[in-house]
Amino acid sequence: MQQLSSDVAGACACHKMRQAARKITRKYNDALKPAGITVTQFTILAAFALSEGATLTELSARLGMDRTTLSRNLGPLERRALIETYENGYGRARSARLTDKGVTVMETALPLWRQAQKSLRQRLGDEIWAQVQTELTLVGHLA
Amino acid sequence: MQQLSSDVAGACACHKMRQAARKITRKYNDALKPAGITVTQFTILAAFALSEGATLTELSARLGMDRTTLSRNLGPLERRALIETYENGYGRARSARLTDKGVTVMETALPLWRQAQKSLRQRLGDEIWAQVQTELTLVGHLA
DNA sequence: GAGAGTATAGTGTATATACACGCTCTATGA
DNA sequence: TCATAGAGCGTGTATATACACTATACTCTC
Repeated sequence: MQQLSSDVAGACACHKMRQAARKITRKYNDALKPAGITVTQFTILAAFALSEGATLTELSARLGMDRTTLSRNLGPLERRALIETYENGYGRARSARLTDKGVTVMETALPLWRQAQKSLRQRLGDEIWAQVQTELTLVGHLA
Repeated sequence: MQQLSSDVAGACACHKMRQAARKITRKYNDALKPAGITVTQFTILAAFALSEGATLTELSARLGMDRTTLSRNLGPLERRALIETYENGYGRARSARLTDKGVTVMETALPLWRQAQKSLRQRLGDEIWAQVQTELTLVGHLA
Protein backbone atom coordinates (compact mmCIF):
# COMPACT_ATOMS: atom_id res chain seq x y z
CA MET A 1 0.00 0.00 0.00
CA GLN A 2 3.01 2.28 -0.24
CA GLN A 3 1.57 3.12 -3.61
CA LEU A 4 -0.89 5.21 -1.70
CA SER A 5 1.88 7.66 -1.01
CA SER A 6 1.06 8.98 -4.46
CA ASP A 7 -1.63 10.83 -2.52
CA VAL A 8 -4.88 9.64 -3.94
CA ALA A 9 -6.87 12.25 -2.10
CA GLY A 10 -4.80 15.07 -3.52
CA ALA A 11 -4.57 13.76 -7.07
CA CYS A 12 -7.92 12.14 -7.79
CA ALA A 13 -9.71 14.36 -10.27
CA CYS A 14 -13.01 12.69 -9.50
CA HIS A 15 -12.67 13.28 -5.78
CA LYS A 16 -11.77 16.92 -6.34
CA MET A 17 -14.68 17.40 -8.66
CA ARG A 18 -17.11 15.79 -6.26
CA GLN A 19 -15.73 17.74 -3.33
CA ALA A 20 -16.07 21.01 -5.20
CA ALA A 21 -19.57 20.07 -6.29
CA ARG A 22 -20.57 19.29 -2.70
CA LYS A 23 -19.27 22.60 -1.41
CA ILE A 24 -20.87 24.69 -4.11
CA THR A 25 -24.10 22.75 -3.83
CA ARG A 26 -24.30 23.51 -0.13
CA LYS A 27 -23.89 27.22 -0.87
CA TYR A 28 -26.53 27.28 -3.57
CA ASN A 29 -28.96 25.19 -1.57
CA ASP A 30 -28.53 27.56 1.35
CA ALA A 31 -29.08 30.57 -0.89
CA LEU A 32 -32.23 29.04 -2.39
CA LYS A 33 -33.68 28.06 0.96
CA PRO A 34 -36.15 31.00 1.11
CA ALA A 35 -37.63 29.75 -2.16
CA GLY A 36 -38.07 26.27 -0.71
CA ILE A 37 -36.21 24.44 -3.47
CA THR A 38 -32.80 22.90 -3.97
CA VAL A 39 -30.40 23.80 -6.74
CA THR A 40 -31.16 20.52 -8.46
CA GLN A 41 -34.84 21.37 -8.45
CA PHE A 42 -34.05 24.88 -9.60
CA THR A 43 -32.13 23.50 -12.56
CA ILE A 44 -34.92 21.12 -13.49
CA LEU A 45 -37.60 23.79 -13.24
CA ALA A 46 -35.51 26.12 -15.39
CA ALA A 47 -34.93 23.39 -17.93
CA PHE A 48 -38.63 22.61 -18.28
CA ALA A 49 -39.50 26.30 -18.44
CA LEU A 50 -37.01 26.79 -21.26
CA SER A 51 -37.83 23.60 -23.12
CA GLU A 52 -41.58 23.28 -23.15
CA GLY A 53 -42.45 19.97 -24.72
CA ALA A 54 -39.11 18.24 -24.39
CA THR A 55 -39.43 14.64 -23.27
CA LEU A 56 -37.86 13.32 -20.10
CA THR A 57 -35.22 11.42 -22.04
CA GLU A 58 -34.28 14.50 -24.05
CA LEU A 59 -34.05 16.67 -21.01
CA SER A 60 -32.05 14.15 -19.01
CA ALA A 61 -29.49 14.06 -21.80
CA ARG A 62 -29.36 17.84 -21.85
CA LEU A 63 -28.86 17.96 -18.10
CA GLY A 64 -26.20 15.25 -18.17
CA MET A 65 -28.25 13.19 -15.78
CA ASP A 66 -29.49 9.63 -15.95
CA ARG A 67 -33.02 9.40 -17.25
CA THR A 68 -34.20 7.59 -14.16
CA THR A 69 -32.59 10.20 -11.96
CA LEU A 70 -34.57 12.93 -13.64
CA SER A 71 -37.72 10.84 -13.36
CA ARG A 72 -37.17 10.37 -9.65
CA ASN A 73 -36.34 14.03 -9.14
CA LEU A 74 -39.71 14.99 -10.56
CA GLY A 75 -41.35 13.28 -7.60
CA PRO A 76 -40.84 16.01 -5.00
CA LEU A 77 -41.70 18.69 -7.55
CA GLU A 78 -44.91 16.98 -8.57
CA ARG A 79 -45.94 16.21 -5.01
CA ARG A 80 -45.64 19.91 -4.24
CA ALA A 81 -47.51 20.75 -7.44
CA LEU A 82 -44.70 22.85 -8.90
CA ILE A 83 -44.88 20.90 -12.13
CA GLU A 84 -47.36 18.65 -13.86
CA THR A 85 -46.45 15.91 -16.29
CA TYR A 86 -48.35 15.01 -19.41
CA GLU A 87 -48.14 12.53 -22.26
CA ASN A 88 -46.43 13.94 -25.25
CA GLY A 89 -48.09 12.45 -28.29
CA TYR A 90 -45.77 9.69 -29.31
CA GLY A 91 -45.62 6.30 -27.66
CA ARG A 92 -44.88 6.55 -23.97
CA ALA A 93 -43.19 9.91 -24.29
CA ARG A 94 -43.83 12.22 -21.36
CA SER A 95 -43.02 15.82 -20.64
CA ALA A 96 -43.62 18.29 -17.83
CA ARG A 97 -44.60 21.90 -17.48
CA LEU A 98 -44.47 24.37 -14.64
CA THR A 99 -47.68 25.12 -12.80
CA ASP A 100 -48.57 28.65 -11.70
CA LYS A 101 -47.18 27.75 -8.33
CA GLY A 102 -44.00 26.55 -9.99
CA VAL A 103 -43.63 29.82 -11.83
CA THR A 104 -44.11 31.76 -8.62
CA VAL A 105 -41.45 29.72 -6.89
CA MET A 106 -39.05 30.30 -9.75
CA GLU A 107 -39.70 34.03 -9.58
CA THR A 108 -38.72 33.91 -5.94
CA ALA A 109 -35.72 31.74 -6.68
CA LEU A 110 -34.20 33.66 -9.56
CA PRO A 111 -32.83 36.64 -7.59
CA LEU A 112 -31.55 34.27 -4.92
CA TRP A 113 -29.75 32.26 -7.58
CA ARG A 114 -28.28 35.43 -9.06
CA GLN A 115 -26.99 36.39 -5.67
CA ALA A 116 -25.39 32.99 -5.21
CA GLN A 117 -23.74 33.23 -8.62
CA LYS A 118 -22.48 36.72 -7.82
CA SER A 119 -21.15 35.67 -4.46
CA LEU A 120 -19.24 32.72 -5.87
CA ARG A 121 -17.91 34.85 -8.68
CA GLN A 122 -16.62 37.42 -6.24
CA ARG A 123 -14.91 34.77 -4.18
CA LEU A 124 -13.17 33.29 -7.18
CA GLY A 125 -12.44 36.48 -9.05
CA ASP A 126 -13.58 37.16 -12.57
CA GLU A 127 -10.68 35.45 -14.25
CA ILE A 128 -10.84 32.18 -12.35
CA TRP A 129 -14.61 32.23 -12.62
CA ALA A 130 -14.40 32.43 -16.40
CA GLN A 131 -11.81 29.66 -16.56
CA VAL A 132 -13.85 27.41 -14.33
CA GLN A 133 -16.94 27.96 -16.44
CA THR A 134 -15.04 27.21 -19.63
CA GLU A 135 -13.44 24.07 -18.31
CA LEU A 136 -16.56 22.72 -16.69
CA THR A 137 -18.36 23.14 -19.98
CA LEU A 138 -15.55 21.21 -21.60
CA VAL A 139 -15.73 18.40 -19.08
CA GLY A 140 -19.50 18.43 -19.28
CA HIS A 141 -19.31 17.77 -23.01
CA LEU A 142 -17.19 14.65 -22.60
CA ALA A 143 -18.90 11.62 -24.01
CA MET B 1 -40.19 34.37 -16.48
CA GLN B 2 -38.53 36.07 -19.41
CA GLN B 3 -35.67 36.42 -17.04
CA LEU B 4 -35.05 32.77 -17.74
CA SER B 5 -33.79 33.74 -21.16
CA SER B 6 -30.57 34.49 -19.35
CA ASP B 7 -30.12 30.73 -19.76
CA VAL B 8 -29.89 29.34 -16.30
CA ALA B 9 -28.82 25.94 -17.53
CA GLY B 10 -25.92 27.35 -19.46
CA ALA B 11 -24.76 29.84 -16.84
CA CYS B 12 -25.31 28.15 -13.49
CA ALA B 13 -21.90 27.29 -12.11
CA CYS B 14 -23.42 24.87 -9.64
CA HIS B 15 -25.28 22.98 -12.33
CA LYS B 16 -22.17 22.75 -14.48
CA MET B 17 -20.13 21.53 -11.57
CA ARG B 18 -22.67 18.91 -10.63
CA GLN B 19 -23.08 17.79 -14.21
CA ALA B 20 -19.34 17.40 -14.64
CA ALA B 21 -19.14 15.56 -11.33
CA ARG B 22 -21.88 13.17 -12.40
CA LYS B 23 -20.20 12.38 -15.68
CA ILE B 24 -16.77 11.85 -14.22
CA THR B 25 -18.21 9.83 -11.37
CA ARG B 26 -19.89 7.46 -13.82
CA LYS B 27 -16.57 6.94 -15.57
CA TYR B 28 -14.65 6.26 -12.39
CA ASN B 29 -17.32 4.02 -10.96
CA ASP B 30 -17.31 2.03 -14.16
CA ALA B 31 -13.53 1.76 -14.09
CA LEU B 32 -13.56 0.61 -10.47
CA LYS B 33 -16.27 -1.97 -11.00
CA PRO B 34 -13.86 -4.96 -11.11
CA ALA B 35 -12.69 -3.97 -7.64
CA GLY B 36 -16.26 -3.91 -6.37
CA ILE B 37 -16.15 -0.39 -4.95
CA THR B 38 -17.32 3.06 -5.96
CA VAL B 39 -15.09 6.07 -6.31
CA THR B 40 -16.54 7.49 -3.10
CA GLN B 41 -15.58 4.33 -1.28
CA PHE B 42 -12.18 4.36 -2.94
CA THR B 43 -11.59 7.88 -1.67
CA ILE B 44 -12.65 7.00 1.84
CA LEU B 45 -10.51 3.88 1.96
CA ALA B 46 -7.51 5.85 0.69
CA ALA B 47 -8.13 8.56 3.26
CA PHE B 48 -8.23 6.11 6.15
CA ALA B 49 -5.19 4.27 4.84
CA LEU B 50 -3.26 7.52 4.70
CA SER B 51 -4.52 8.96 7.96
CA GLU B 52 -4.45 6.14 10.47
CA GLY B 53 -5.99 7.37 13.66
CA ALA B 54 -7.83 10.38 12.31
CA THR B 55 -11.32 10.77 13.74
CA LEU B 56 -14.44 10.80 11.62
CA THR B 57 -14.89 14.52 12.11
CA GLU B 58 -11.32 15.26 11.09
CA LEU B 59 -11.54 13.10 8.02
CA SER B 60 -14.90 14.48 6.95
CA ALA B 61 -13.43 17.97 7.05
CA ARG B 62 -10.47 16.84 5.00
CA LEU B 63 -12.74 15.20 2.44
CA GLY B 64 -15.01 18.24 2.27
CA MET B 65 -17.94 16.08 3.21
CA ASP B 66 -20.53 16.41 5.94
CA ARG B 67 -19.62 14.41 9.00
CA THR B 68 -22.86 12.47 8.90
CA THR B 69 -22.32 11.69 5.23
CA LEU B 70 -18.98 10.11 6.02
CA SER B 71 -20.54 8.19 8.90
CA ARG B 72 -23.25 6.84 6.64
CA ASN B 73 -20.77 6.00 3.91
CA LEU B 74 -18.88 3.79 6.31
CA GLY B 75 -21.92 1.54 6.49
CA PRO B 76 -21.44 -0.38 3.23
CA LEU B 77 -17.68 -0.60 3.85
CA GLU B 78 -18.14 -2.00 7.31
CA ARG B 79 -20.88 -4.41 6.25
CA ARG B 80 -18.49 -5.84 3.70
CA ALA B 81 -15.70 -5.89 6.28
CA LEU B 82 -13.38 -3.63 4.29
CA ILE B 83 -12.88 -1.42 7.32
CA GLU B 84 -13.37 -1.69 11.04
CA THR B 85 -14.09 1.22 13.34
CA TYR B 86 -12.72 1.67 16.81
CA GLU B 87 -12.89 4.17 19.65
CA ASN B 88 -10.08 6.58 19.57
CA GLY B 89 -9.20 7.34 23.14
CA TYR B 90 -10.87 10.64 23.72
CA GLY B 91 -14.55 11.09 24.46
CA ARG B 92 -16.76 9.65 21.77
CA ALA B 93 -14.08 9.98 19.14
CA ARG B 94 -14.03 7.14 16.63
CA SER B 95 -11.73 6.19 13.82
CA ALA B 96 -11.49 3.44 11.25
CA ARG B 97 -8.81 1.26 9.75
CA LEU B 98 -8.64 -0.97 6.71
CA THR B 99 -8.97 -4.70 7.23
CA ASP B 100 -6.80 -7.14 5.32
CA LYS B 101 -9.68 -7.55 2.94
CA GLY B 102 -9.86 -3.78 2.58
CA VAL B 103 -6.19 -3.63 1.71
CA THR B 104 -6.63 -6.34 -0.89
CA VAL B 105 -9.51 -4.47 -2.47
CA MET B 106 -7.44 -1.29 -2.60
CA GLU B 107 -4.59 -3.14 -4.24
CA THR B 108 -7.02 -4.25 -6.91
CA ALA B 109 -8.50 -0.79 -7.20
CA LEU B 110 -5.33 1.26 -7.47
CA PRO B 111 -4.33 0.29 -11.01
CA LEU B 112 -7.93 0.69 -12.14
CA TRP B 113 -8.00 4.17 -10.66
CA ARG B 114 -4.71 5.03 -12.35
CA GLN B 115 -6.15 3.94 -15.65
CA ALA B 116 -9.24 6.10 -15.11
CA GLN B 117 -7.07 9.09 -14.28
CA LYS B 118 -4.93 8.48 -17.32
CA SER B 119 -7.93 8.10 -19.57
CA LEU B 120 -9.51 11.33 -18.39
CA ARG B 121 -6.23 13.14 -18.69
CA GLN B 122 -5.82 12.00 -22.26
CA ARG B 123 -9.30 13.14 -23.14
CA LEU B 124 -8.75 16.58 -21.68
CA GLY B 125 -5.16 17.05 -22.70
CA ASP B 126 -2.36 17.79 -20.30
CA GLU B 127 -2.88 21.52 -20.23
CA ILE B 128 -6.59 21.50 -19.52
CA TRP B 129 -6.09 18.67 -17.05
CA ALA B 130 -3.62 20.75 -15.08
CA GLN B 131 -5.88 23.79 -15.14
CA VAL B 132 -8.86 21.78 -14.01
CA GLN B 133 -6.87 20.28 -11.15
CA THR B 134 -5.66 23.70 -10.06
CA GLU B 135 -9.05 25.32 -10.19
CA LEU B 136 -10.87 22.48 -8.49
CA THR B 137 -8.35 22.66 -5.68
CA LEU B 138 -9.07 26.36 -5.45
CA VAL B 139 -12.82 25.84 -5.34
CA GLY B 140 -12.38 23.00 -2.89
CA HIS B 141 -10.60 25.32 -0.51
CA LEU B 142 -13.45 27.81 -0.40
CA ALA B 143 -14.81 28.27 3.08
C1' DG C 1 -19.82 16.65 43.36
C1' DA C 2 -23.59 18.92 40.55
C1' DG C 3 -24.37 21.63 36.67
C1' DA C 4 -22.93 24.18 32.47
C1' DG C 5 -20.58 24.11 28.39
C1' DT C 6 -18.08 21.89 24.61
C1' DA C 7 -16.73 18.22 21.56
C1' DT C 8 -17.93 14.10 19.24
C1' DA C 9 -20.89 10.81 17.38
C1' DG C 10 -25.49 8.66 16.07
C1' DT C 11 -30.46 8.89 14.16
C1' DG C 12 -34.64 10.53 11.54
C1' DT C 13 -35.87 12.15 7.36
C1' DA C 14 -35.62 13.76 2.68
C1' DT C 15 -33.47 14.43 -1.62
C1' DA C 16 -29.99 12.91 -5.39
C1' DT C 17 -27.95 9.41 -8.23
C1' DA C 18 -27.74 5.45 -11.26
C1' DC C 19 -27.72 0.47 -12.67
C1' DA C 20 -30.52 -3.60 -13.81
C1' DC C 21 -34.73 -4.98 -15.15
C1' DG C 22 -39.41 -4.95 -16.75
C1' DC C 23 -43.43 -2.72 -19.08
C1' DT C 24 -45.92 -0.34 -22.92
C1' DC C 25 -46.52 1.83 -27.19
C1' DT C 26 -45.43 2.20 -32.07
C1' DA C 27 -43.75 0.87 -36.53
C1' DT C 28 -42.35 -2.60 -39.68
C1' DG C 29 -42.00 -6.70 -42.17
C1' DA C 30 -43.35 -11.64 -42.92
C1' DT D 1 -52.65 -10.28 -38.63
C1' DC D 2 -49.01 -11.34 -35.94
C1' DA D 3 -44.42 -11.25 -34.36
C1' DT D 4 -40.60 -8.61 -33.47
C1' DA D 5 -37.68 -4.87 -32.70
C1' DG D 6 -36.96 -0.34 -30.97
C1' DA D 7 -38.08 3.72 -28.29
C1' DG D 8 -39.51 5.54 -24.11
C1' DC D 9 -40.82 5.10 -19.40
C1' DG D 10 -41.38 3.11 -14.55
C1' DT D 11 -39.65 0.18 -10.54
C1' DG D 12 -36.46 -2.31 -7.36
C1' DT D 13 -32.48 -1.66 -5.05
C1' DA D 14 -28.34 0.44 -3.32
C1' DT D 15 -25.33 4.14 -2.48
C1' DA D 16 -24.46 9.34 -1.64
C1' DT D 17 -25.60 13.61 0.59
C1' DA D 18 -26.82 16.71 4.33
C1' DC D 19 -29.85 19.16 7.74
C1' DA D 20 -32.10 18.94 12.24
C1' DC D 21 -32.12 16.74 16.28
C1' DT D 22 -30.52 13.57 19.91
C1' DA D 23 -27.18 11.15 22.82
C1' DT D 24 -22.84 10.64 25.10
C1' DA D 25 -18.37 11.84 27.03
C1' DC D 26 -15.27 15.00 28.87
C1' DT D 27 -13.89 19.54 31.22
C1' DC D 28 -14.39 23.30 34.09
C1' DT D 29 -16.42 25.99 37.53
C1' DC D 30 -18.68 26.74 41.69
